[in-house]
Amino acid sequence: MAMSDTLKAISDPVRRKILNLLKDESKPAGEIAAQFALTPATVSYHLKLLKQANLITERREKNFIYYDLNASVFEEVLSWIYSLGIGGESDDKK
Amino acid sequence: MAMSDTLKAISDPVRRKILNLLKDESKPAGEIAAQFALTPATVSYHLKLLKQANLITERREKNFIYYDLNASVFEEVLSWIYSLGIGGESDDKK
DNA sequence: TTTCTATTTTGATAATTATCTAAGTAGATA
DNA sequence: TATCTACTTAGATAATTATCAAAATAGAAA
Repeated sequence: MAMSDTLKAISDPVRRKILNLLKDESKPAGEIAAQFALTPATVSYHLKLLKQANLITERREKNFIYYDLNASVFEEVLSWIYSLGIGGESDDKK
Repeated sequence: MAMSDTLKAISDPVRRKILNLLKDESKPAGEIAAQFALTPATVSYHLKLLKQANLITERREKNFIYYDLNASVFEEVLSWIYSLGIGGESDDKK
């Protein structure tokens, strides 16, 4: 079920952008929400899904809630993709 | 838009299973459909989405329609995942 | 301890996606 | 050319997901 959660989480562009935002440093929810033309409530909903998929963790500081990227759950996805035989190996005739 | 299509396509377990089925050899639609407790129409719908995402190609032979895996489109997804910094690099303290 | 700030949760609605049945199509076979 | 086989497409419905506005919460600040 883990991989299904991961893939469902990253199938949405808003959630992918959130992950991109957290790539270099953690950010509070408000700062994340400010990057979208969506209400804080909606962004919070996306954060919840990402949290459930274990792609981010949260940490409270003052009354901000900081989110951190946890990219380690991608390992399973990578394994699956590689199991299908990737790398353009059938394309080396050029 | 390409990556969005790819990720949306593989976010569904039925479609991932189809890709798994095509991993080693191409198969006709009927044989694929037989692997699911779904109507041929529904499986055809999933095949259409995979085709649109360029994850499979089709080829007619007699009156069978064979589907082939095209895993090369995963390259973009892999790049994105790696750009987030993968490999459990923050986990090497064990 | 009241109020303010940052954010989440709830409840409702809209939008999208998956599924089915029935009808259509392309090509092989009789 | 009529029919059969292997599918797809269309149309309808159910299920899921994304969104918002309004209310709730947790902790900081006054």
